[in-house]
This record gives sequence, C-alpha cells and structure tokens, in this order.
Amino acid sequence: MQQTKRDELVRKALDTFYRNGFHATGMDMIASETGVSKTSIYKHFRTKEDLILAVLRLRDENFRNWLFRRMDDLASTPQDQLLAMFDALEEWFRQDSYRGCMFIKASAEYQELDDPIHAQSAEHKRLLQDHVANLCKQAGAPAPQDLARQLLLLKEGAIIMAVLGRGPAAAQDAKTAARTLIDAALP
Amino acid sequence: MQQTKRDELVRKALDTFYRNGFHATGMDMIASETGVSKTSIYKHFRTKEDLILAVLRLRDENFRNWLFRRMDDLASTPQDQLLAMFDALEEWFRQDSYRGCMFIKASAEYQELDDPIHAQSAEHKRLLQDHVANLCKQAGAPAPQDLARQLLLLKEGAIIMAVLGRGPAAAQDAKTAARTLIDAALP
DNA sequence: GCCAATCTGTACCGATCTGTTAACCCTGTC
DNA sequence: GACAGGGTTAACAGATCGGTACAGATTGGC
Repeated sequence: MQQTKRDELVRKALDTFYRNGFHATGMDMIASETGVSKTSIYKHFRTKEDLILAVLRLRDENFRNWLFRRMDDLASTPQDQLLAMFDALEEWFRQDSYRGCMFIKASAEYQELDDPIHAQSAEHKRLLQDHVANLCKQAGAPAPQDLARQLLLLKEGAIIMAVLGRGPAAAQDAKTAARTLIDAALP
Repeated sequence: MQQTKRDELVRKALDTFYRNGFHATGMDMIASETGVSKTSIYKHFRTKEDLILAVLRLRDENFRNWLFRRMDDLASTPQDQLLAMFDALEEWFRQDSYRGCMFIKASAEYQELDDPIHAQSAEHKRLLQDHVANLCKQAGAPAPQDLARQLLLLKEGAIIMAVLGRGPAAAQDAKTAARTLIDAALP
C-alpha cells in the first residue's frame, strides 16, 4: 500500500503534463489534479524535474509496451508488423486525448542536449529504433538499421502532422510510404 | 526610423524564444535581450501572445524564403529540387544554433487546436505542403498531393530525429528515402 | 495503548510571471 | 523655445512559480 500512492501520483501527473505541457503546469495543479498533497509529492520527489523524469520513464514503458504489443497482435510476419505500426499509430491518433508525442514535447521544452529530460527523450527514440531495426532484420533487410531509420522518420513525421493539420490520416500517408520503402529495401 | 525599432524587437525576440522556449522566456528577458524596454514592447504588442504571433509570422516568412531559394539554387529540375530540400535541411541541422522547428515547438507549448499560436503553426506546414505539391506536379507525379505528403513526413521526421539523437545525418536518411518514394511515384 | 510512518491542509518563503504606471529624456518640427 | 512622439528607467500590482515548515489526522503493527 506504500508504493501505490506514488505510482498513482506519477500516473495522474503524466496525464496532466501531457494535456497541459511541462512549464505550463505548476506543482499546485499537479497536487490538485492528482489528489496528492504537495507535501507528499515533495516527500517522493526532490524536485519537479525528478517528477517529470519519473513520468517520462513510465510513459516510455507504457508506450513501447502498447505499440509493440499492438504490432504483434495486428500482424504475424515481421514485414507485416512493420506496416502494422502505422495502423497502431492511427488508433492512437484517433483518441480524443491525443496530443502528440510526449517526448517530442519534452525535448521542445527542455532543449539543452545535456538536460536529463532531453537525454531521456532521446533514449526513448533509440529504444524504438532498436526494436524496429530488429524487425527489419527478421524481415530479411540487408541493411536493417538503414531501413529502420527511414521508417522511424515516417513515424515521427506522422506524429507531427497528425497534430499540425493532417489528423489521423497522417498514419495512412506514412503507411503507404512505408510499404514503398520496405518493398525497395527487401531483396 | 519608427518601424525599425519594432522590427528589431521581433527579430531579436525570435532568437530568444527559439533558443529558450516560449513559456520559459519572460518578458523581462525579452526586454534585456532585445534592448527594447518593456514599456515599449507593450506599446507595440498588447500581450505576450501577440508578440509570439508576430515572431511566428516572421519566422514563417524567413524560413520558407530561405528553404525555397536554397532548393532553387541547389538544383534545376523540379525532381532534383525536391531532393535538394534535404540537402538544405542538412545545412540547417549543421548550424550551431539549430534547435528544431520553431512551429513544432510552438504547437507543443500551445496545444489547444483553436489557439492562434497553434493555428499559425499548422498554417506554416500547409504552406510548405503547397509548395512541395506544386513541385511534385511539375515533376510529373500523377498524385502530387500524395507524394508531397509523404515527402513532408520525411522532412518533419528528419527535423525531429536531428534533435533527438541522429544529428545532421537525419537529413541524408530522409533524402535516401525520398529518392525511393519519388522514383516509385513517377511514371 | 502506543509508536512510527505516511498522509493531510494551510500558510508561508523569495523569486518570477504578465502587465501597468509615472516621471523623465531625446529629437525633429513648427 | 514650446511641443509632441517615441523612447527610456524604475517601481509597482497581483498572481503564480518551485519548494518548505508545521501541526494534525489516519493507519497498521506490536
């Protein structure tokens, strides 16, 4: 019963930061939205930055688990799973709560390369890249890292364009392009 | 000599907001960095938001002018100009001052879809899309809008990955992918 | 019954936020 | 030489920022 409260705090803080931004969200708002008193928050986390880092760790875990599981559910072969990534993205884009990628937003607000928040955002992208590269390799791509990088570009681009004008349709734009790139990369 | 001061204010405010973020930059910092007194700033702009909108208008004009001119200088045929976009992006990524796309960052800090700042960011992307689609049409693409959307995904993805780990090399990743997509789209 | 841990609300600290007010200064013009 | 316009400095208002202090409530274990 002791870890629960902290977990609940991080989970609800994630929603608030995601919905409202980092600098724009004060610790008083976190306290009122999570139902955890400010005194308690600062017992668990020394600073606001520490809380944000915990939130990003949770988000990284949740998002990767969700995306990879969804890709696995939607398709059986590695090649189809790569394409299914974009169908999963579309599901995400269609959620009312969709507000873009939390890590892109975090790195936009904390831009210094040596900022821990920035570093953690970069790490998230690296972990995604690794998984996709692994699938590319399983699919028989001669240069799996290269193909993975190209597909990641499409994914990040779709996330941006889904926010900035194109909406959920950005996912299928990306999927169409991905199919072309995969076909060209496989022997 | 009357419009000059205001222009100088907007120009220097652009640098400060770009380097430091929007919420993280206070009007006192804007005053000290631009050398324009806060009293004067509020003579020209009713609110901080108005100043930000003026900054984004300038940025939109500057960036589109620069990118399209650079694409035009680097290549002669429409098809080559599309590819040259990614060489121009690489030049941008290599600048020490590179901190990602100002409009992506603006929309990350002001996420409500009906926020004027968000709307202006979306408009910037639409204008880019129009120009690229025009080039795609000139290059003979049967579905120029579709190809343009795919190339824009690569551009936005490259901007993100250049910030989050990949550095300037993201531009050539995108260019390689763009070549594949263009070849596949042209008859 | 009692201790220790963990939570709570509330008030506060000093700094900083957006925006305003007031008095002054410079400069070109009539 | 008065004056108007646009600029300055400096202080201020009222709110909010991240973070802390303190006293009391709740809880489970012994």
